[in-house]
Amino acid sequence: MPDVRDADYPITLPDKPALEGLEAKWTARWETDGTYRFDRRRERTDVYSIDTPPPTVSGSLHVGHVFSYTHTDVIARFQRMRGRAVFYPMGWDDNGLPTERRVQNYYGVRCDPSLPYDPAFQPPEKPGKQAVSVSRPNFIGLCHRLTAEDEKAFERLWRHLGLSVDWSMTYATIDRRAQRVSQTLFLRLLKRGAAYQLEAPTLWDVDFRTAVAQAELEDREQPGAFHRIRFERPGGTPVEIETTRPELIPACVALVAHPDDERYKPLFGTDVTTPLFGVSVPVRAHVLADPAKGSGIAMICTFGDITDVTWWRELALPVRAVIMPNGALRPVTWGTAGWESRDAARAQQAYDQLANLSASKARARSVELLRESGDLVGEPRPITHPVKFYEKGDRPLEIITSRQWFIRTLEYRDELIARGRELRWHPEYMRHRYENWVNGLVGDWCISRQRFFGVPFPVWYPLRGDSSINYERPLVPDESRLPIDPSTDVPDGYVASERGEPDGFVGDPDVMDTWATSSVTPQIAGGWLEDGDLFGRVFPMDLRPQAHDIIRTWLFATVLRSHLEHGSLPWTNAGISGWVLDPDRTKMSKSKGNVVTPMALLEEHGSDGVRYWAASGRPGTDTAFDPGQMKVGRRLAIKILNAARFILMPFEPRDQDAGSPPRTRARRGGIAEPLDRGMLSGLSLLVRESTEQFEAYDYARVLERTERFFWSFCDDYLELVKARRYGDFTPEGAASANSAMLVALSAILRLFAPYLPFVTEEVWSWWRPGSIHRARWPTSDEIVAPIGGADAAAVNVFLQSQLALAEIRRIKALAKKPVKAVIARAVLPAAFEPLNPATRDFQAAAHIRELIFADVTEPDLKFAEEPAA
RNA sequence: GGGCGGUUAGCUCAGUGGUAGAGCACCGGCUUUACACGCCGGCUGUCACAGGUUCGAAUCCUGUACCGCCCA
Repeated sequence: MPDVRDADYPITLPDKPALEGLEAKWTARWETDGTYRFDRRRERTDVYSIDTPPPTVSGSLHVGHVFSYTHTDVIARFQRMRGRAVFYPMGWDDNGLPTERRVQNYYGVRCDPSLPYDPAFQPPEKPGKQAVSVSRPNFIGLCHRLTAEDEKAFERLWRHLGLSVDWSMTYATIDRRAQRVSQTLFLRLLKRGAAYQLEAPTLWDVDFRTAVAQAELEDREQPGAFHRIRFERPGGTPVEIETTRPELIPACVALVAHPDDERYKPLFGTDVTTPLFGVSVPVRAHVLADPAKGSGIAMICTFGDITDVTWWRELALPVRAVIMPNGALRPVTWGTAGWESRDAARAQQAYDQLANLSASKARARSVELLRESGDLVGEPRPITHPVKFYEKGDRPLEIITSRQWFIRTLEYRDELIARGRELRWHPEYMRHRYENWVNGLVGDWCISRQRFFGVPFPVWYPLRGDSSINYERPLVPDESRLPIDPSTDVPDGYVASERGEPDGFVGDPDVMDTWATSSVTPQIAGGWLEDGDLFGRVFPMDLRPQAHDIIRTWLFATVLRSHLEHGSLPWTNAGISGWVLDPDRTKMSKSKGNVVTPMALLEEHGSDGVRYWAASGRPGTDTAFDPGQMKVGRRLAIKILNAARFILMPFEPRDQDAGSPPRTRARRGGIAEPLDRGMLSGLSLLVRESTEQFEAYDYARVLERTERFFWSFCDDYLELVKARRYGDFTPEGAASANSAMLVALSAILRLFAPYLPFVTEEVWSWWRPGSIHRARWPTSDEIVAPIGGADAAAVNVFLQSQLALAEIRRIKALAKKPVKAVIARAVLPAAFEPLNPATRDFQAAAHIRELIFADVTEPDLKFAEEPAA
């Protein structure tokens, strides 16, 4: 730790300081010096640990990454300077659909799990028109190969941006370590009954052919139509229902109306007949039926939407499912069990025209059939309505009954709300997003995904003698065997040749939802299981930084997993970043074509300039993409270079003969001059407030205040003391200014260091040993120690000098006089008289020969004769 | 429909009870030996709207409008 008052360290100034090349110079140096290495010898109380968001490298690099990761880095740097050992690893979240899709497109391949592994497989040079089928292990190999490349691009960007990550602690959510952690945590949940599997109606994406969790849904407004359809009622008038999905009539198991609906009360308990298929279904009552919607009576299908699932469950209705996992209607033999019809031949004739069609094609055909049969009342009425989609999907979700793993969440609702209240949110109001979500949960968390590039479930199932799967008795490995892949590894007590044979076994074919693995990043990064010592020093972590759109997914799931396994929060603070908005106030996204390449941005404005813009975005606040602010940041960095050069420059009195040798560097000495004392007292206050605000995660405010101070420091303080500092007056006066400026420069550089790591490190290296990023955060006491404590009187001297100088400047500007125009005699309002102790500095800066205070309202300046041209 | 946030200068935004601010943009001036990637100055406002509390409200309360996000 360098001693700030150490005056002996040699000063080396460049001739012409510049920002160019600082990123390359210092990123290399920080790596060599291990500047950001985590010191794992430190105790938990001295550690600040960060659960860094692992980016999905297959996603595009965009300016939103630069924005939010800068916020984290600013906090990390502050905490490091406060003396904490900062645990700041980077991770990669490569598993899941985005990578699979990118690999498919990049190499032109498609995963076919039925194919055997081909050790000699090489992907085509260029993706062909027809996708090449590859085995699952080959496909996963390609996923690893491509993500390794993508990770390098991310790392280059992060380093260039100046993230103070410890690159020796990088992790991934798909490597062996992560698989071991994920699988162990899963098996422990299973053992306690907190994980279970169930054959149940599940939201299903027909293109990806995978189950989807509630958290991955989004509603999209879609065009549709209400179809009014007639159901025959034996011995009565027909009942008319309205539906947007007439293709599901063959899946209809009941009609439902509100129990208080007088129109339908007489029908409850009676049967009606479905059109086309002649199926007898009951009319039932349920409060979720909306009397105001359509005709007030609806058909229940298995399953058209999630309300159907509720009705099916609560009314104990049978299953008559027609949608297959690929989204098409499955072939059905009418007249067999479960498909009874009053006219099986007619039902079959109608249904054969729908079988194997997609839902939307079957709908169109159904409308034609209903029209021909006369069961369509009027014409379909076009509407726009919200339809549930998988957030990454292109077709509406279906509900498919399938076997999936779930983690219990509903029964922990109250405990999860309590955890959310225990967590410190920045900003505080983001807590509501979490509570909203937890209170709105309608089911347990489905974590099975029918995908390939993910963490497999460490589970096999025994096969019965007839080769049917016995799901009741899953085979699990001992924890010591983890990680395992049930598609290649063999359960204890079996041999490989028994796979798929009668009385043998099969592996669970699915992988875990990506949130199920990324929700354990604190455990993966912190070395849970393999490095208990490390884990004990970093967990529960201090900070989870993330954006607000994934509170319901990543944040929620991480809290849940930590609660279930550790009985604690995973971290004490959640720092929520906003989004980057384009000038039209919309979120920047690839599809809108408004994404800027981050590296080009960093090269154009400099990393410090871009970081300045990013750090001015307050926690939780969406921020406009603003190159203007990056330019401002760049100018600030340049100003720091130049001001520092001025402060550190050797100097000589301005009246010295041109021929005489320059004096040596100024002595340092007691800081007795009031302007110097006033400036330092003000800086001391700034440091105290900045520290408090930074501790409260209000980094944007600290930057704003520091910048304001620095600009005034340059424009007013440096100008006011320039003459004295050059040595125009006394050596003692010069030494006072010199000492004060050095104290100020040291503190100002450290205040800026978290935001502008490159320029501050550069300047620090001119005159201080070691890295500024391992220097101590300044304290208010340290600033005023050389003047024996804050000097309130001197603060006022400085303030009045600034105000008076502004007055003189204003008058000169209005009179179109040069700034250095000499004033022979100045009469100033008596209000400025407190500047008196600094009269000499003030007169020199304002170029005033004679200064008088009087009872006047406006300054009266008498300019000296202009020297003849 | 519920929740949350926002609405302040042309633009981007600070400002949680005491005379409305900053930067950018714009206009004018300045060869000033740290910096022309600079410096000095000027112009710019029904603090969304309507009530209320208060000696005093951009700020606190109530309501309204509009924008955005989250959820249903």
